[in-house]
Amino acid sequence: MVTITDIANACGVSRATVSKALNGAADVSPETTKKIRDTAASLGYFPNATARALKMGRSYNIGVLFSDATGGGISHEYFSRILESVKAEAERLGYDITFIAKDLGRQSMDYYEHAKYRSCDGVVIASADFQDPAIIRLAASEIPTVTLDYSFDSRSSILSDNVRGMETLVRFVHAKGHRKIAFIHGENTSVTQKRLASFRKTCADLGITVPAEYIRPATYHDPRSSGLATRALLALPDRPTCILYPDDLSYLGGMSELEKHGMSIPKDMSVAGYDGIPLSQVLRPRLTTYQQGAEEMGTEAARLLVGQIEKPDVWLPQQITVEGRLLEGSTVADINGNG
Amino acid sequence: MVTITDIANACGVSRATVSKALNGAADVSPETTKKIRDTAASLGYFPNATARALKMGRSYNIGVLFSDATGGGISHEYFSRILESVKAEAERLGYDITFIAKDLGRQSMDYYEHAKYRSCDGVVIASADFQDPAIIRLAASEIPTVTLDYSFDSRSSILSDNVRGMETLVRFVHAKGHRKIAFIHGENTSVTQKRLASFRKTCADLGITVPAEYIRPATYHDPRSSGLATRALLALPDRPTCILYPDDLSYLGGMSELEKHGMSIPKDMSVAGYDGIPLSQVLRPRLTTYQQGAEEMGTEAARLLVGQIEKPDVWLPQQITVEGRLLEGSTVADINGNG
DNA sequence: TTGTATGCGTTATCAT
DNA sequence: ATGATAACGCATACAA
Repeated sequence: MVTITDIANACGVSRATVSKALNGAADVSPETTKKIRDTAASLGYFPNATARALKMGRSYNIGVLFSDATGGGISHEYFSRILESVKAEAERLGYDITFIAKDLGRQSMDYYEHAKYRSCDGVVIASADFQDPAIIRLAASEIPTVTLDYSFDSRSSILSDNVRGMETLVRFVHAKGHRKIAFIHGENTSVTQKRLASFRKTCADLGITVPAEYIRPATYHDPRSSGLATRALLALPDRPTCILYPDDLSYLGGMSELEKHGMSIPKDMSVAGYDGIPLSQVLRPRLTTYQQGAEEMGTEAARLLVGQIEKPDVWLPQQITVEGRLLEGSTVADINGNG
Repeated sequence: MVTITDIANACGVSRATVSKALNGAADVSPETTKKIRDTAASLGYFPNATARALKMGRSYNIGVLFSDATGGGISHEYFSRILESVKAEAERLGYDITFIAKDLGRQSMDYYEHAKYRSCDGVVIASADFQDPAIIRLAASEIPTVTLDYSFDSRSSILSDNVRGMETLVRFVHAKGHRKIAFIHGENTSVTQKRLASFRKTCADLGITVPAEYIRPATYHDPRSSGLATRALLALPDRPTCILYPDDLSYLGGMSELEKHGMSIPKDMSVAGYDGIPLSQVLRPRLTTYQQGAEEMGTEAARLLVGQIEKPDVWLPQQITVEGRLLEGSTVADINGNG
């Protein structure tokens, strides 16, 4: 490994001068600077991030936290898109990314300890159980954090606009003439609560009364559980005309259940998803769904975190809401004529 | 931050003793060891990975390389499953994961430089253009590497068994009575070459002659291009009875194309995919496909890399082939009766 | 059994 | 404009 000492020897100057020249200090003559930089390049010198981090107390490394336990694993489309965009933006800003986990090897450590252990300059909490004391400890620590889809007090967060997303969907379905709208929702999280509240409020605003049995619980990203919920809805004496699913993947469970009943989409039942994953748009009929702005969320998360890291004095906690957009698809029938 | 110096002061011993006690050295009395460990715990001490890495020349950090440019991005099911399992196994072994990229901030560096910059103990090359000089440089360097789905000379690699996978599929289809089998393949990579070779060989072994026009190029993970290839196959005077797709996602493009032609699967056309992503098994009819052992590949990659890092003296380059399994599905019709 | 001294590669302070 | 020196936190060879 070539170090500044090697360059110093090659140029016949001190290590201090090399360091300064490389970092563009003003108090080094242009000639020596050039000479030093040239030999650094010719020697193939690269700084050692480890040594630099130790000295400066800044690692240019940000932690990313995915708690697989909550089903928000990396391999879900929505989260992997976020990860990809966080990574891209962080790298653009000169930061590397390290995963933060519980329990590294035989060391048992919590998230905060792990982040400190790796000297992370900040952490993006991408998916987690926000009731977990370990998450709360991290978010309450001196380490800059940005959370996604959840807000801690006095901390920055990026929020997918679940309220508007659900409202948009309901209004779209309503405009197509539907008045009997069912909603299969995911497990109880703050995201679910927002969607549920928005569903209820929008329906109320539109003058729709929603029977309790039209609202059914299921599990995110689990086609099977949504399939069962669908079956229950179909068993009702007064069936809905449209079913909203917790997410696009869950819709697939509903889809096959509907097919089992010999029902065709959207002729016999209208449906809509949530997420707008690529798959939803290659299905036929193309799924009506709300596409969350995952890329933008990741980008903003990285940007916000780095801002806080680099300018802590002027930093203020921010909640950024990222809007998505409706993908109209063709799974919602227009029943205005025969309403 | 609490350091060994704090513990040393608290215990009235030297930092060296603390370091030894914490690392379980034999030459420190049980009592002092206990005392030191207790106060370390009560003070909330955690080692500083940065300082340790600088001192020991070991970072306990492994790089993971995904080159998004080649379409092998993190957000593809197959790769995100690999990433997830590499991460899990690495963490189990006490290693953290950092992404390796080209160009960090305004620094332009190649993969090798990036890995050195972060003092990675090793790198898992998960998806990349293996012709890229930067990749070749990394794989030829002194840094331990493990590649996935590609083998460099004298380096370890984990290979999905593409030869067997394709053979299994073809034999399955053949057993169902099909003799006119078309293959839509992905862009030209070593994986594609293996599948193509295996397709040709298996067909030859089974006494099937494959017309040149039954083999069509497309792009991995791109339903549109496979849709076009499907259309071309349907335009042939002598249509195949079964189409093999480059991957499950690509099948969706074929699926909608077949539907456009009013053809039903598998009555009018049999099909099979490759990958075995969860989606393929919630589709109706359930897709016949070959599931690659992504989790096992990731796990083995991490294990192999750490083995090489920790026991370089007894290390030998290894090629581990991970078998997948056939998911039978029901998209291949049995046409033995009316053959 | 414990402590002292040194260095990993870098940056920063203060002399010169 | 340049250099000597110290320090970041830790581990280790060696001295006591």
